[in-house]
Parts: sequence; structure tokens; C-alpha cells
Amino acid sequence: MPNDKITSLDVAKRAGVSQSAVSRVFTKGASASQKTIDKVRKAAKELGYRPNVLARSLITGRSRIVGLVVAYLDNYFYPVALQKLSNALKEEGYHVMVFMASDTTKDIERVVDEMLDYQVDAIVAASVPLSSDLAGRCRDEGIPLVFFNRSQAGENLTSVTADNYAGGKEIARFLAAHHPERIGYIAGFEGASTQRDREAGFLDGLNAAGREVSSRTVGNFNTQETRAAALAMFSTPRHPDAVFVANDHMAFTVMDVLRSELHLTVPGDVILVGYDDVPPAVWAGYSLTTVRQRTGRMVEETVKVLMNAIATGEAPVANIKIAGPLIVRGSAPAPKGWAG
Amino acid sequence: MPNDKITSLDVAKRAGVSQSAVSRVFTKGASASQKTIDKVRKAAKELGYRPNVLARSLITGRSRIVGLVVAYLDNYFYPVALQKLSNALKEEGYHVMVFMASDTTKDIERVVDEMLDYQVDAIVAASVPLSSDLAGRCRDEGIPLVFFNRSQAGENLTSVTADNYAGGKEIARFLAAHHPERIGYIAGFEGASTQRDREAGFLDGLNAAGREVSSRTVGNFNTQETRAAALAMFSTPRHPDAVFVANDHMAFTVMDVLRSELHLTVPGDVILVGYDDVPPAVWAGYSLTTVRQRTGRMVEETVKVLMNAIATGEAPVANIKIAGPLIVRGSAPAPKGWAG
DNA sequence: AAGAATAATGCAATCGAATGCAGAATAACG
DNA sequence: CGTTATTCTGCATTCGATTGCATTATTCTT
Repeated sequence: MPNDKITSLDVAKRAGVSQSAVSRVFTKGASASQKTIDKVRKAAKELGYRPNVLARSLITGRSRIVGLVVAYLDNYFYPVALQKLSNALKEEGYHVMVFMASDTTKDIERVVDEMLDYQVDAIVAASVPLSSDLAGRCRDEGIPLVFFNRSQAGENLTSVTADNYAGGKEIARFLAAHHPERIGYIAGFEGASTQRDREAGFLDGLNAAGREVSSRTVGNFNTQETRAAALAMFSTPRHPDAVFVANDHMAFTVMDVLRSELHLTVPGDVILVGYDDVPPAVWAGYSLTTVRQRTGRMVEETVKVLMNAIATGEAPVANIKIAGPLIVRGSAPAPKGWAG
Repeated sequence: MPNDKITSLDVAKRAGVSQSAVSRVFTKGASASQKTIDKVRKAAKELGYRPNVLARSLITGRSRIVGLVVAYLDNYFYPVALQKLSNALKEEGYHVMVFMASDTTKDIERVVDEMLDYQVDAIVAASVPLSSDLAGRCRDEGIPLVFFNRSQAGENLTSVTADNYAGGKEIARFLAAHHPERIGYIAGFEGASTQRDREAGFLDGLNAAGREVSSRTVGNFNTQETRAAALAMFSTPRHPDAVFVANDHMAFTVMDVLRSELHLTVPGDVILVGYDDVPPAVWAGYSLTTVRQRTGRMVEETVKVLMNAIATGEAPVANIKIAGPLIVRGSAPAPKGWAG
């Protein structure tokens, strides 16, 4: 109640200069004499003044807010990414506003509206399918948009993803080297580019090794369906003895089903590989062999693209792919002669 | 490039009304005739107009932004909470801006400054120790502040937490009912109220049952130290056969150490209870008995308190505790005659 | 149908800072 | 030391809305 809103004018009065002078001191790139700077800084400190970002945004037309749209936060991958993104943007003087979107088109549309209302300077869409007209809206408004962990084929949009195709291929090479009897694949949500690319790489890789998938079911990136998919695949005597599950979270579920419900051992009866390398993959209870998503690099690239787009005003169309290594752990040990 | 910034003035022109009229149509609580509303809505739709939230904030003095400070996002508990908080606030027309803070005082101070710069209407501090002068700053600025999942003793601040004391006590009752030989406790970071309250409840509960802790080590809420703490506690032959670990993530680590490194079985050799009920607790690989934090309720209460504080302008001092049930799973099955 | 009460509207000021412009102060230079 | 080139500074305007006030249009009463 004592001090209600210190404005640049208050500081100006106390420092004996004009309001513009105060503004200039706090606007980098503006010119002010050392004497003025000192006076203003001193007065500002005494009053506890800090520029009102919102007011500044109004006139500069930049809010320094980046909108992040996410559908789920319950896949470990996203919180990790969010954390890194937030930190990286902080370095650039930007901040993240979180927008949750359920998967319905209607909802996503509303979310985009809300982001525009807040005048976000850029949008990061993490695994959220923005329709092309929504993406167009953003382009029209001049707001750079990056798809994180999803690419949208055909349309010239910017995306940053893991090199899912290469990863899938590497997993194929790895599993084939074990010379298993039968190879299975448990797919994620078919609409997701991650799913498609991983599978495509996997199939091509198997092909190159003269192998193919003997069994395929769909887990849709959720626990319930994954459990069903695992049961369907492994309830028969001639089940696969090697399986690639499209992401880590599904892989955990599959492993649980194998061990607890079907009394199969991993890696004894079945060797199993996931994708993402989320934190629990390293936990001894799972010790999952998987391909790492290099979240740090992905975030770095995302920030770089965004900052560049904001600076130049023109969004570069690019599909950036970050390759990640295969991390060999207990669920699928290295085959004889495996060099990595 | 075609349409650069549609303002209320553009809409006004097209609808043949004054700019104030447009504003009134989009400001709820303002009066406008049906005719005007229709004209404006139509023009707005045609032009794709939406009010600029930042401009509005400037004059109303409310940004409709809630600042969330978090230190870690790598404990599953926080992403879940964030997701719920974001959704709950969306209902109220607010949005969450995320601020990551490392544990250093300096950094937290900077973060608070940044939040104030953005004119946030309220602050939620999740497990971050805001010093009392920082809290005072917020109070002075009239910004309601809620501690989420941490309480700060003595100082009259608002907090929303689980009823950690009661939870700890219940765990004691539960473990005592197993009549174990020796009972252990692995503590979290001693500066955290969650840690202190859980332990206090646990000790009092044991006491009431005529038991006490035979071994205590500290895991500090992080993996490395927890592993060391577990090794220290269980490397001796007369190790505890029942243990309460201060949170789930540490409990997973402990379980991993017991099983993979010390070749002890859970629950055969040791029964083990955690706290939080984060998603992996239900995974078959762990199947952890734990006390649930009712995140949904906690978030609800947080939002309620904040909205009320924003509306009335006066922050109510309250320490809201949400009790949560003990969830019995495989790591510590129900003892004979356990009713819950 | 006239007068009172209420609702709707436009005008103009305002929120807090950034910035173009023109004039003042300082620096640079010969 | 006089000029010219720079750097500073203040004035006034602007960003895109909201809102108090005065005025006009409606609705309600009787």
C-alpha cells in the first residue's frame, strides 16, 4: 500500500530529467550521457523502479513472450523439454507462457486465439497438430511457429525433431544383429510424424538386413491401448523375441505386461527397445535400451530458429533433425560384435 | 503482410460506431445495445479482430498472468501439477507463465523481479523458498503469493500443501501393523517443509504405536545421495525390514538399489513406502505403496485462494492442507487385519 | 402521451513506456 | 577559438485498449 506503481515519470522527477531520458536509460541502444544514466539509475534504485514490460510491449510491438502449446505433460519428455526451453529463452530475455491443448481441433483453435491475444512473439507447438490454416494465421500475423518433436509433411513449416528415421533404422540394425526368430513392432499414434518416421526407418533398416516384422500392433502412445497391444502380440506361443516399441513410455508398459502378466523375462525371452531416453529409462527397474532424443540440442535449435525469425521478420522454412545415439542397457544388451 | 494489426478502431469504422462502443462490446460488464453488439461482432468477425490483451492490461492494471516459479520439473509431481494448474486457470481466464529458478537466493530474487516486470497478477511458488523480504515485496506490490507444496513456518504466508504430517502418521501406523523388526527412514532435503512434516508425523505415529526408528539416513531428494543413503542403511546385516522414504522418486531409487545392488527383495526382505503417488508408482516395475498427493484438489484450492485474493485485494493468510489416502500396492502389502 | 428513469453512446483522458523531431549541449577539428 | 559534426535531451505523439462524464436515445410509469 505504500508505493503504488512507480512509473518512469516518478523516476524522472526524482532524477530531475525528462521521462524520455529515463526511458532511454532503460532501453538498450538508446543514447544518454553518463551523467544522466547515473542520476536515473540512482533514482530508480531508490524508488525500486523497473520498467513495465507490458507497456513497453505495447509500443514496441514485441511482448517477449513465447507461447508453448502442449497436449500432454505426462510423457516425461515434455517437462524436460519445457524446462530447457524456459531456461534457454530466459537467456534471450524471453519467457514461456504455457498453453494446454487437448487434441480436439476446436480446442487448438481456441488456444491459438488466446496466444495471439497475448501478442506472443513466437509459438512452439510441441506434438500438437496445428491445422494448416491455423499455421497460416500465424504466418499472416507474422508470428514464427516451430513444431517441436513433430513435423508436418508437405506444408512449408518449420520443425525441430529427432532424426527419427535414422534412429528407427539404427534400432533395426541393432535388433537384427541379435538374429532373433521373430521381430515385433508396437506402433504409436499413427497420425504422429514421430511414429511414422520411426517405423519407416525401422522397416527400411530391417529390410536392409534381410529381415521383416512378423507382428505389429498399435499402442497409440497411451497406457491402456499399449497394454492391449502387448497382450495381443505376446499371448501367442510364437510371439516375437525382439520388439521395438515406438516410445519409452509405451516400452515401460510393455515390459510390465511381459514380466508381470505374461511371466516372460526381458531380455531373456524378449529383447526390447524403446525411443526417447526419458529419465526412467535409466532406472534399474527398467534399464531400457533406447535411442536418445537430444532435448538440449533440439531446444537450442528451436531457440536459434525463433530468435532468427523474430530478428529478420521472415520465418525460415526448415526441417531440422537432430540425430541421437542408441543407448544400450539391460532390456536389450549389445549383440556379439556390436561396435555401436 | 496483408493485415497488419487490426485494432478496435478499424472495427469501429467498419461497424459505423465509436471505438468506445467496440471496446464495450468486448468488455464484459459494459453496456451496449443489441444492435451495436451485432454490428460490432459482425465487423470484428469479418476483420478477424480480437482485443489486445496487453493493451487492456495496461489500463486495467491486471495482466491475467499468473507466474509459476519452479525449481525442478524432473520430479513427476510438478509437471502434473503444472498441467492441472494451467487448465484450472484457463477456466478463470488466466494464463501461466513459467519461471525456472535454481536454488540460489540470487537467482530467485532475479526471478521475482522478472515476474514483477511482467505485471503478473499472482505468484505460485512451487517448492521454492522465497525469502521473507521477497515475499514482503510481493505483498507491498499487492500481488498475492501462494506457496505450493511448501509451507513457510511462522511468517504469515499462504500455502497449499498435502497434509504431510497426517500422511506420515498414517504410514507409521501402517508399517507398525506389520510388526517389523526394525524401521528405517530416509529423509529428503531437511530444509523442506514436506520433509519435516512427513518425518514428524511418521515419528509421532511410530511413537503412538510404541515403536521407533532404528536407522535414519538422508537422500536430499536427489538420486545420487539417495543411492548412498540406501546403501548406508541396507549394507549391514541388521538393516531395517520396513522403510519409509520421504518421496516417491527417492523410493524408486531405493528400490532399485535394494533389488539390483543388494539383492534384497521388496516386499520380501524389506517393505517400502513412499510419498506422492506420482505416475510411475503404479507401474508394475515398482508398484509402490505410497500416500497420494491430491494434486487436483491442491490446485483447486490454490486457484480459489488466488482468485479470491485478486478479487478482494487482500491476501488471506492460510495454511491449507489436503489430506490424501494411503495407496497400498506391492512394495508394502496390507498387513493382516488392515482396514485402511 | 408526457415526464421520469434507465440504457446506450461518443468524447476525451488515461495506462506506462518508446521514439521521431528539433533544438541544446558537447566534442572534434583545423 | 570559431565551425562543424555528434551526442543528448525534452516535447509531444503513439501503441491499443478502458472508462468517467455528459449527452442522447429508449424504456417505463401512470
